[in-house]
Amino acid sequence: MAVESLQRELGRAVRAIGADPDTRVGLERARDPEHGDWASNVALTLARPLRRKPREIAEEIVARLDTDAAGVRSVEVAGPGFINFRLAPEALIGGLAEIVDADLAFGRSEDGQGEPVMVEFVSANPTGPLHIGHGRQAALGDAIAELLAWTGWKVSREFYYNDAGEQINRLARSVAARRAQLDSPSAPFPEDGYHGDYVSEIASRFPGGPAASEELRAFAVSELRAEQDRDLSEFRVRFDRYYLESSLYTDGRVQDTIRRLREAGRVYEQGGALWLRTTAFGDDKDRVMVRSNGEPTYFLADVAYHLAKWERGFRRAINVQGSDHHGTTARVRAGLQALGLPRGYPEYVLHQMVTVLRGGQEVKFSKRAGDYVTLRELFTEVGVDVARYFFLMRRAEAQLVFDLDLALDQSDKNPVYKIQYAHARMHAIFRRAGLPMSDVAAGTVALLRQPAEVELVKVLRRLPETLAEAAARHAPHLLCKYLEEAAAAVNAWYHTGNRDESLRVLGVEQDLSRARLLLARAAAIVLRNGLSVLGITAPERMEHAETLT
RNA sequence: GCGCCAGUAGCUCAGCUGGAUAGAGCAACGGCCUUCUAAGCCGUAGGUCAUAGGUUCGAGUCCUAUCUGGCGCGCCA
Repeated sequence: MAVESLQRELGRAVRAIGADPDTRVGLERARDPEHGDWASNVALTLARPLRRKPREIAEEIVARLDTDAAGVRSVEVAGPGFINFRLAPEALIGGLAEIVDADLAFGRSEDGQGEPVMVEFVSANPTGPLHIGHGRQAALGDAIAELLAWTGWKVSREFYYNDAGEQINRLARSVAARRAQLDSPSAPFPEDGYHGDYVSEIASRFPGGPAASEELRAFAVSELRAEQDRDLSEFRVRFDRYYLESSLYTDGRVQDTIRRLREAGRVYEQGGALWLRTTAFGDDKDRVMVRSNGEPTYFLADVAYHLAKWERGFRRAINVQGSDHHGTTARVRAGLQALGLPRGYPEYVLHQMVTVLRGGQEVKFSKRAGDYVTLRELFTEVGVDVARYFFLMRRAEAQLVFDLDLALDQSDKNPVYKIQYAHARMHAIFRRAGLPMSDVAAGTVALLRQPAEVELVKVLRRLPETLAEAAARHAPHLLCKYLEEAAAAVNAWYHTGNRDESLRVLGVEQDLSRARLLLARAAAIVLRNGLSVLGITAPERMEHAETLT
């Protein structure tokens, strides 16, 4: 690739002027086209160690560059001492064949080298329908997992079921109370019970009698798990494994974790409880592992669970959780460090809350769940593609405002449709031409000289680096931004044909038409691959409301 | 009180390890339809980057303090 040879050549010139051989030679895409294609600030960073003026250093580096070797058309020193490079047009256009040859694999890389990584997400308690916060987490976790898969990691998606705690007892009491009310309506309902209509629904579906409390509890949990599974499945999120908290107790992992922490000498007794000295690893207070009544804490199970991840061979584990859990991250990591695991294990992606807006007003309630909006209600109204995209288009750490009015808009104002339309337009060209896309695998790309064409090629080639950065930073929103930019470039190119027929793909001289078809195919590949990473469909033809009715 | 996240255009938000005049979408304003689908396109306007200091050749980005919003600080999960 031209950029890598440019980087090497630049490094050679930097050493040639007597700079430290370890100097980091920055080379990045110029933000402003005025500054060429690539720019280096190396002369500025060398100014201090060399005690010389940046521009002088830049001039000297440029004088020693062999630009022919790097496919560079021109070099200039600009501003305070930047070195700007313009690539030869052939070097830019040459990337088109790469996209089409790779096709479904375009954008994939091998950074992960097939190493295993676990992404744990959703992990909702089986006590009610999934809400929009879970939706954000489902979309985020799935996209992060897919980004890692695209960058060469062997990814496992896991859901941790907190099926062992007090909240399950609460659920059981709530359903039992509703069941009793079927026989005598004045029967009491627990103060801390779950109030949503779904509790009554489960109670009325329960086939057993009023006294069967164990069966009722199991029934309620399995009903809610089944409902969550249906929601997630329709939201197009699948897991490789569901890990039950209860299994940590039955298979001895919890007891084993206590034993090992004791052996590590990080444990002490106080007030009849067993404590772990997490403050030794940066926590702000020590934590109870076993209560004075002999019951282990949730925290202990959490440590046991993450130890199990490590011992199952996952040297990387990423937990996607709501930011309301941020208090637990320090103590879980501390517990794991006490057992000899590395400091940053696991990695956390903590996302902020979601609010739903309709007509500028916040929507808070749901018919079934009572006090929150469910994921199902949301994706039923706006569609899975739109819901997933809206959950992903903001950084996880920022609060998310889900604008229903924009989500329901089916024009290009809605970023999801904008990208999908751009993709469908490329297919429309091929339909009009009567050609399958796969028939166009080569062309005289040197004929692509129009500004909109060159610009589009430049954008399309950035997919691999965008995926790599989004994966490294656990940040799917970077891919959303990129796809919107790519769609804008596709639309801009496509519409140049509106004003000037000589710029169209079809109806122009054959070699030129062929080259433009190749560009259209490359555009479709980039948009489709990018959307697939986000779990969003790339339709070849868009149907819209007016024509459906 | 302590901790985590955030504060950038009227609104919703980008801004990569500090780098060249701060970007996008929506809303606003002005143009463009016998189209490879105008469900659109082109253009214009709009910002003391919460505030005050500091580090630096250079700060939206790093440090300190303050203000505002969200979340968390249990022998709950």
